[in-house]
Amino acid sequence: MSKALQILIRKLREHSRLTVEDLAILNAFSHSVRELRSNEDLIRQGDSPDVSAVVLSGMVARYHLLPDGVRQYLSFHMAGDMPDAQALFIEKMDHAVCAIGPARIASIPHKELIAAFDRRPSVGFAIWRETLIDAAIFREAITNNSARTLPARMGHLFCELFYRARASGLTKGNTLTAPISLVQLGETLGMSIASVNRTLQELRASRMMDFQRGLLQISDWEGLAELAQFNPGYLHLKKPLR
Amino acid sequence: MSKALQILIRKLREHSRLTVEDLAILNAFSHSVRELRSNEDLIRQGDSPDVSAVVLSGMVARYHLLPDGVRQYLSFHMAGDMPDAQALFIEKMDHAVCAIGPARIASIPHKELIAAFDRRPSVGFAIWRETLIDAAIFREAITNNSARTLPARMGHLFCELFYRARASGLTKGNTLTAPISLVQLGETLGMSIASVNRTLQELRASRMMDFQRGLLQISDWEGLAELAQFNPGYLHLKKPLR
DNA sequence: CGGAATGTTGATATGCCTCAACTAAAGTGG
DNA sequence: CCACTTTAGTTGAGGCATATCAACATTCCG
Repeated sequence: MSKALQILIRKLREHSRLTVEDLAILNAFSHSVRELRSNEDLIRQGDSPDVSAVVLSGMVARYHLLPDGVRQYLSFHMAGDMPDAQALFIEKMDHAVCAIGPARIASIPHKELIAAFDRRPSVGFAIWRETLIDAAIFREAITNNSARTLPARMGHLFCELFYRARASGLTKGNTLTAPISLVQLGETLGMSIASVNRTLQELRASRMMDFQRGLLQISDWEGLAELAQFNPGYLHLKKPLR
Repeated sequence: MSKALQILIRKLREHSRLTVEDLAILNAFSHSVRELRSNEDLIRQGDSPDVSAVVLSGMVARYHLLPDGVRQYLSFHMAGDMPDAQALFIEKMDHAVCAIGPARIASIPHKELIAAFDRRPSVGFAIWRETLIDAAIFREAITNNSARTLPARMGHLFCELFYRARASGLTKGNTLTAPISLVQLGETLGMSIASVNRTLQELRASRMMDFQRGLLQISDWEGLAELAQFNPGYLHLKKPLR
């Protein structure tokens, strides 16, 4: 009973029903564990990986690298997430994945995953659903970065991170460790670092949340969710929290 | 041999290899055709559809409706696309889909689709890939709306629409019919209608493209792609065009 | 302990939004 | 088919939000 596969299974169960047979197949995946240092790339744009990663601990992010060197972060991932499930049925990575702070991942060969889908379609459906939730997160990011004010935009990102982390049992009370720098926050939300800083101070002053040195603390969830227009429906988790 | 299913099959073949057996299954789907009037909703946020749509003709778009009434378009879809494949493994729609100009769609019951995936996993993989390409399009939209100047942003959208349409044989020379209004363009790209208008004029003045009353014309593809940082890799089509 | 990375602050510039008034096109009914 | 209404597109003026730049403070890390 591998711990790495337990983490994956636990995650899939947040949104999918799995039978005993499904669990048997999932538990049989071979995999290798790898430690990543902060900022280390897991996959680069243009790669054609033949394994899929499962985050075991720490945080990992997808990003685009533009021809002019600009970086755009697309999404953040934590324990249980498969940040490159997208590559399963796609030849070449159109984005890269890197570690945000130190992280551990497990890699499962595509071959074994696809063989499992052939034998037990429901296992495939669970991971398919996982990729569909990712897509919903992307959609929300489009709206967030295009249609919301800076405080709402930032608040929404933190609400999402916190909500997802809590569903996976990764929060401690009203706090979450997320070693994201202000520069990265800017490159996620499409705002300058100066604005990131000032918006953060604004949110801090509102006494709804604080984020400092990688520690997120939400003291007024209702207030923040309201300000950020955060509605967790798009995360498609089986049981709503709170 | 239904024409509706032919359109779907043709689309899937742009990125996936299908065997004779796969084709047989795909061709056996029952479906009903529906005409949509411009602006008519196909699905609303919160719905739980039990059918999936395939666009037969015209254009259709996904969008978010925010609590304050603001609309954010997320992606545009044309013949062959399945704009709500996302709903296959997700309970409640987190976004809506509406017609952009008059459109025709075919609806296929989820039941039949899932039964097909059980019998022929490769059919499922093809549609899964379709949803993954959608996700790549969403990612690109995040970057587009967050990290590019207004002219690049707008140019990129038009490049993408044109490139995808051409892959499906929907373009005529260097023109494409896309009945999108300036307001909708603004609600897609996160810019005010005044800026949409002026940016459009700027692009027109550059003599690389024109867009007027729903007719897109690209006279300098290379130039526009360069300006817009358009690189079609993320669309994951089998054979690159041009 | 020293250097690099990260975060903070203020001053300035400007891109884009807002608002408002207007024009053109498309759709509708007599 | 024309008059009328509605919708879509255009333009200019003005102000504000946010980027940019630069200097400085702090924290991290070897």
